[in-house]
This record gives sequence, C-alpha cells and structure tokens, in this order.
Amino acid sequence: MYGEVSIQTFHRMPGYLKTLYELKKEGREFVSSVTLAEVLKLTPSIVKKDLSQAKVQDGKPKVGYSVDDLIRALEEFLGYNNAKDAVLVGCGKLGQALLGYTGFADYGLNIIAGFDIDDKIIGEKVHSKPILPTGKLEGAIQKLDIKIAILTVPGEHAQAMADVLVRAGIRAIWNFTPAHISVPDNIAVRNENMASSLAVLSAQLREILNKENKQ
Amino acid sequence: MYGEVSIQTFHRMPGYLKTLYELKKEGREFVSSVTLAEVLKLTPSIVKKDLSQAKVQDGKPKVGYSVDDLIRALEEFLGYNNAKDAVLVGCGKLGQALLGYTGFADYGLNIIAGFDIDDKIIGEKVHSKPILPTGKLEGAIQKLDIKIAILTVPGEHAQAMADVLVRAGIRAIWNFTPAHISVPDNIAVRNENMASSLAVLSAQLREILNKENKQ
DNA sequence: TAGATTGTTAATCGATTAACAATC
DNA sequence: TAGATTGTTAATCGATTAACAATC
Repeated sequence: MYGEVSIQTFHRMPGYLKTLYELKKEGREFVSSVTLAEVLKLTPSIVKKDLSQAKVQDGKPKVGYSVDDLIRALEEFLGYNNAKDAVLVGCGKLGQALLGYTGFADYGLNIIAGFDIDDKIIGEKVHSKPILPTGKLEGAIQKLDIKIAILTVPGEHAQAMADVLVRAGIRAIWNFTPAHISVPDNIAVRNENMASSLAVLSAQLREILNKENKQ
Repeated sequence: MYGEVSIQTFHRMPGYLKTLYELKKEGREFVSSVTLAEVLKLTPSIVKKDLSQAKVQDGKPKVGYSVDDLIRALEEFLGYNNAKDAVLVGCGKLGQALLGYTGFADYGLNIIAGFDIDDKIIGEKVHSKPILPTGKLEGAIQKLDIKIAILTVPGEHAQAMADVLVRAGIRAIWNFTPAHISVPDNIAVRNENMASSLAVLSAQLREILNKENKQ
C-alpha cells in the first residue's frame, strides 16, 4: 500500500490539507481540482493525480471533491490521526525551538522528550516536554518502541549519535545537523540541510536579478 | 549565466564542496567523479554533469579533478566568497537559533541583525548579532540595500511581514514559518516546510517497515 | 439538457543514466 | 603502451501536462 506514491506527491499533500482546512473554515463544502491548483500554484492535472492516490471517495463530476471527505482521506493518508512518538536529541537553541513547536502534534508527531548531556538543562521542561540525560535515551527508545528521532546535536557529534540511535532501534532520523550521516539501508534519513536550501534560494535570486538586468 | 542550471544541481553543489573540503584536509590533490559519487551516493554521470556546470578548469582524464581548482570553482559558483547581507525577522527560539548559527558565514550569508517587536529582547545580542525593533527594519533594508530576509515570525504574522519586506525592497525570502506566503513573481521564496519534510520522512519509514513485513 | 469536472490514458518534458570516443 | 577517467551524446526513466470520454 502506498508503495508506488512518489516523494513529490507526499511533498504536496500537506499543502492540500492546509488549504482544505482553510476552505472548511470558510464554509465551503466542495472544491474542484482547478481551485486547489490555483491556490497552490499547481496544475489541475497534478492535483487530480495526487488526490487519486490518497482518497477513497471519488470526486463528483461538475461539483468537485467533498472538502470533509478529502480532509479525512488526507489525514488518514498522512497519518495525522495516529500520532507517532519521537525523541529529540540535542537541546540547544534549535532543539528547544523544535521541542516547543506546537505544530508537530497536528502533523501526527508526538515528541515524548528531549535528550541532552548538559546537566544545566537536564530536568528542565520546554513547553511541557522534559529534558532527560542522554544516558536514558536507549532505554526510552526500546521501552516505548520509538521509531523516529529528531537529531539536533552539534554537527561533530551527529554521526556518533546516529550510530547510538540506530543501535537502539530507531528507524527514521530527521537530521537537522549540517553533518552528513551514514546509516544502514533500512533506516530512513531526511536531511534538513541549510547549505542546500540556501544554494537554491541564492540561485533563484540570481536568476530573478539577472532577468531584470537583461530588460 | 547559470540560467540553465537546474534546481537539483544547485541542491547537490554544497555536498560536493563539503566533501572536497574533507578530501583536502586529508591531503588529497585530485578526485574522480567515481569517488565523489561513492561518498555522496550519486552516480559518476551526474557528478560529471553537475561539475561541468560550475567549473572553469577541466578535469584531467585518468587523474580526475584538482581538489583545489574544484573548491575554488564551486565557492565562486555558490557565491561563498562574496557574502550577501540578510536580515532575520522574528527572534523567538528558532530565530535565535538561526541568528547564532555560525555556519551561514561559510555559506556566504551574513545576517546583519535580528528584528523583533518584543521590548524584552530588543537591545540584546545573540552571538554578537543585535536584536533591533521591527520599526527599524525598512530603514535598514533600504540603507544597506539588503536583498535577503529570513522569516521566523509566528505563522499568523507571516503574510503581513512578507508584505512589509517586499515593500522595503527584499527580493528573496527564506520562509521558516508554517504559513504559505504569497509574493509577486519577481520575489524568490524558499519554504522550509516542516509538514512537507515530515510527510516525506514518514513515507520513507512506512515503505521500509512495509518491505520488512512482506519478507 | 448543457457543460463543468471527474478519472484516466497518451504525449511531452526534463532529469538521470549509460555509452563511448578522446586523451593523459 | 594500456587503461582509467574525462566531457558529451544518446537512451532511458519518471514525472508533469494535455486530452478526452464518462457523468452528474
């Protein structure tokens, strides 16, 4: 199930859902692929194709898709209903920012605790999430059967900590460090890479400025 | 110039550069596309194609590319040498984490100051970056001719702040808020979208777990 | 009924991969 | 010299777009 859905489709899914929540708040009952495409700057074709992968209920010719049905189908598809537990490792500024980020709950992610080696912050709470010593990490992962870890340690400790996580049974690592980490094939890694993002933004900016200079 | 280079290529460029720095530290003088591809889990073909877009000096058959030449070419290509100034708007935990992130300097981005509306933190410094009142934002952008803004305000203020930034002359917005912002066509926007990233990570995890259950 | 919109199939587009002559 | 590796061209692959019959 879902095996054949492309990464790009998954990327776009949260955008549809967000738009649908807004439409629902406005009282809209139905929405067409044309409308969704306009809001999100996509084509109706790609919207129809994406939605066909997630939804059980068909849309109705002429009226479009039921907003409620679509919300339910996408929430189910993205797993927003059955929250998954996660640990966060490294409670510096970025780590604490993510610990305190309330949006994750909406996305079906429940951070149970932050872990750190610094005695000064161990025992504190950030937005009601406790900060525990790294020594308790492995036990917590195994006891609670946690599959997802958010990695926000300093770059130089990223690989060592990734090794610990993998050994403890973690199966997906969301890597916010600038370091590249290597893990076995059967572990999912998603890199939140500032350098890459900035390179793309700079390229876009350069292109825009060039275009203007040519005119 | 560079107009025809794809987004994907830009995405991969910082990875090459990072690997090259490491190779240089190890004392390597030359590197082949095969080696770079192995380290970064790419194919030699794509490495050769990517590098051909950035470099001036050709590689040498049999020996590969000069590490030093390649570093210089990629730094130039990515603009790491001539740092660009940026402002950061919204100095909550995430904003402060980014203000204190020393890596940006390496990537050619110089955050000149953070801006916020909260009197309690205005006047403070985060890693030697001053936090200034939002009232001074427009003046700073225009006076220093700043083109890039990092947006880390709460989601509900994202659009209003984006409007202010565009009016002040900003041409590229790095959007870390969960909100979707609309700006004119001639403004570059890069969304650092947690929901999208998490959706992709979850999909990868699900696929991995499914594969195992099938066996 | 007429026509807007669906789901789906076929055509297009662009990026990746494979192949290979040139060459150090 | 022999062969590893380059730059580049052609083939493949996959995603997006366009087209269209079905239909409410």
